Amino acid sequence: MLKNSKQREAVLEYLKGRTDHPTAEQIYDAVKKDFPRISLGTVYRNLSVLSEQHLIQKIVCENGDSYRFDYNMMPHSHFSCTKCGKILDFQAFDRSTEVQELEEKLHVRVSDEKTVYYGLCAECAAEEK
Amino acid sequence: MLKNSKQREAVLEYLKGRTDHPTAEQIYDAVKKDFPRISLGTVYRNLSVLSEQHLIQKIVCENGDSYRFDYNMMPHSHFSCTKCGKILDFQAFDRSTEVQELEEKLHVRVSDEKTVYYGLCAECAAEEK
DNA sequence: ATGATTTTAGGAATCATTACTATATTTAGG
DNA sequence: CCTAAATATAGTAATGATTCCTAAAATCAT
Repeated sequence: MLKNSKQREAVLEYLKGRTDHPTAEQIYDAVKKDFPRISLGTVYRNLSVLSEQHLIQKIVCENGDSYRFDYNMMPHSHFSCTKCGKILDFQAFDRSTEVQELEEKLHVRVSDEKTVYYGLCAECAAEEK
Repeated sequence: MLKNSKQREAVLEYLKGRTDHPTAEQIYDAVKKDFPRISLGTVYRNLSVLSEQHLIQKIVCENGDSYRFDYNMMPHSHFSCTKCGKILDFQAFDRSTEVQELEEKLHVRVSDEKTVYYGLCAECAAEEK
């Protein structure tokens, strides 16, 4: 049974106000302003709990070695800049036909899908001359 | 300038014979049979070099905390079983229209794409009764 | 062959995440 | 409103995948 916790609320509230998919460390630093004694472990545990509750999602990318967290649970995909590490949201096409084909061909049951595009964001592309 | 190395060759050859996307550790254990003194660092370095050369690719998933490596460089997607960790290849639909839309909408330049589906593989789904 | 360059083995270092534990907070039921 | 059982927390230690470092070995252009 899940009990209330101000810390968990603060983590969720912080994520709610962001679209830049912060890391656990960034969330920790931010929440510390209101909860100076909060520990990084608490942040991690709450991020896990919130993920299990499907209130947030964990994003994994190839560049950078930290998980990123996303309050946006609407189906969407991500673009990850290989230069600056920025992650952007993107509305991908419907995958249901693809899922159906995958399930039939490999006899699997699909419950989730994650697409990540890699490349240069507008700013970094401009810098490249 | 890249010099030849038996160790790098062995890593590549091992990967060539597999479709199960082994981890660096698994590759290390396998290659050790022919090169008993090879070090894990050497395996990691060569996996990086081979990735940079686009001879293999690095795969990242949410379950399990290790990278997986794939000799198959043909465009394809992956299915990752959330129970046993198995990764299967899958021929996804063409993404070029989606890429074009993404590039126009976000003003980015896309160079790579990775789709991972999550769920239960045939065996694990059967076990679930 | 030889010298410059790259690679290696082995081990130490890094760093994100998880585990542990004693204390504090939450909450259901009387 | 109490109280006791359950859950959460802070702080710190442990883990584990990956990277870094260095002296010695292998490769290769000339």
